Amino acid sequence: MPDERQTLSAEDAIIDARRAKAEVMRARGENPFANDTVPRLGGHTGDIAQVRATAADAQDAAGRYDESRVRALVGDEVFHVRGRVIALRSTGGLSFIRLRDRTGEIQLLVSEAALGADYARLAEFDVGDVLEAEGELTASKRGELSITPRRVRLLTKALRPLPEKWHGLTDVEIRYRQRYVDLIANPPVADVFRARSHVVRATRAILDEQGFLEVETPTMHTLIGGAAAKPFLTHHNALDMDLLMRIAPELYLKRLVVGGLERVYEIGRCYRNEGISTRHNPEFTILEFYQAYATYDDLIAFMESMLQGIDHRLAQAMPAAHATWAAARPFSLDHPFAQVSMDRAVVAAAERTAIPEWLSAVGDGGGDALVTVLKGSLGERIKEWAKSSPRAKGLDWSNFRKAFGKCDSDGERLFACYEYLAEPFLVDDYRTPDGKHSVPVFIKDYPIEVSPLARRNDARPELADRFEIFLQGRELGNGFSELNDPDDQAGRFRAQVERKARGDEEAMDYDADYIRALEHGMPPAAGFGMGIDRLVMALTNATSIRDVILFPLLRPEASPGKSTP
RNA sequence: GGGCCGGUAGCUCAGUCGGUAGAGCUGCGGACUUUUAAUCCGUAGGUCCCGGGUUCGAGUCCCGGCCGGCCCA
Repeated sequence: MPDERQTLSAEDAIIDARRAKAEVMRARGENPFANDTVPRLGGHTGDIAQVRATAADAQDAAGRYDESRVRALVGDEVFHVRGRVIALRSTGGLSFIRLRDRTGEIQLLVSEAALGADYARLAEFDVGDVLEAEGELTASKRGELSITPRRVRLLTKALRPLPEKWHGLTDVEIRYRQRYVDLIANPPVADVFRARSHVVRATRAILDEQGFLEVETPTMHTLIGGAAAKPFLTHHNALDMDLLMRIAPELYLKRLVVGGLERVYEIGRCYRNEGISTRHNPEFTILEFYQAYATYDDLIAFMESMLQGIDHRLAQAMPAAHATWAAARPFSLDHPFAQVSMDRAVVAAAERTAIPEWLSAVGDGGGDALVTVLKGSLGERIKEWAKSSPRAKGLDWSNFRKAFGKCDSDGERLFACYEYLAEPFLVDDYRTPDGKHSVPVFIKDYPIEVSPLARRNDARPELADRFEIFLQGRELGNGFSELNDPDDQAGRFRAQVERKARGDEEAMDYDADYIRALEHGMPPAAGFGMGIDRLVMALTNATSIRDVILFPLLRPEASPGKSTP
């Protein structure tokens, strides 16, 4: 039967043609999906970067190589490399193949003279194929370091074509759904994920050096706690039991502090059943660590040095890529980080709005006095207040009013003031001395009502010994001295349960076992949690969390792939 | 959840007022022993996201849906 398909799409035609090439190879007794890749001419197998390093001294100031210098340096040494074809050009009896492995790229300068009859096999190679090649090093006339293979062999036939060479792949949907193509077509993408690995490695190294123990705690929970978020629900069949995917590891890690492990950390996945945005993926990676006998002030100092340390280690691991990222950063990690209490941040923000009544209120009584003024007249005065200054005009008054109105306590009201009056302007208000970069800001001393797991301040019981760190205006992490009074904690859980009963889907459950653990005595401790994804975003200038997650959650596509054998 | 924008060849994109579906790259055939987005000659390739409507006629206008992006919540 002839092929009944009336029309063949361009893609199908390409796939068919490449399959046919694989069949030709099979007919010759060769395997188009081979894995017996070994040197046959006495060459030594190496990464492309190793091969390049061998000839590094034959390079001139402009980075060009000269054939005689290459020869003088490496002689007749034979090299064996493997990699993917990313460019393929022929000028007739001479062909140029650009090969890439995980360490770099090198050109194969393939001549009919060196390969003889096998030269015709080049017609079976396509961009995207994986090859092995074995031969001596040389330089092309244009000064490019090259291998002149006496043997070149296809290892893996790529049936599908790669995106075109000029523009590459830019369609973000294909980039996220087919990350394997994105990684091949867009080398900077691979750098971001290398950076992510280095960031995690540096984080581990810094904590390990301080005597922290890495642990793994359950990701399937029976109660929700440790953060304010909606959980995912799942089910265990054998136990016929609903389970919740964790929103935070916090309460398990603190149980370990009770158990005497004293310094523990976990880097792991958490799940929050919330909207998807450029800053939110339903699953994300969190770092949490807990240190006995430390206070939140100790952790503020530690986090400053830790973030600088992570960035320095990233710079050492990937100097070129890091230089590019660092040059484009709107923030600086190399200047002292700012520290300000939430109350002072609200006062400073109120002063900058230049609203006369706010000025006189915060002048006398700080943030509390501002809250009192707002309780009296926020609703009626917005129109007038908004005219006071450009900054006042730029405030999100309607949402501020809504959030403020929902608050049950002055502590929550102060927090609302912070969120709407101060937080949007952190990037403007806290900058390096030359004004060119924002600096990270620690906001300290949160109202107790919004901090259900943090220790109450000894001098001011309405406050918690808690901080959050903001990098370029975005929340990066959250830390506090831990609440270790079991009775206080039980009361805070009860308040959470009440909120849940009133419809707060993000409130925590009462965790009786955690209270029992605290009743055994948790040493004074402080802990910190940070989103790894957001840190990697900041360090690599990514604008979307999807750019630092290899396979971000997307709706399923209608029909993946169309090719059939 | 709301607003705005987008979906046309494998990829990157044009497509005017509603009137035969276009380009470049890629692919395929050919030439070429120093290319770098090679060049030159020839050539193929389409569910215009899906469904409905208006119309003599829809990639284009209208309605609904799907998928994605950005902003807001």
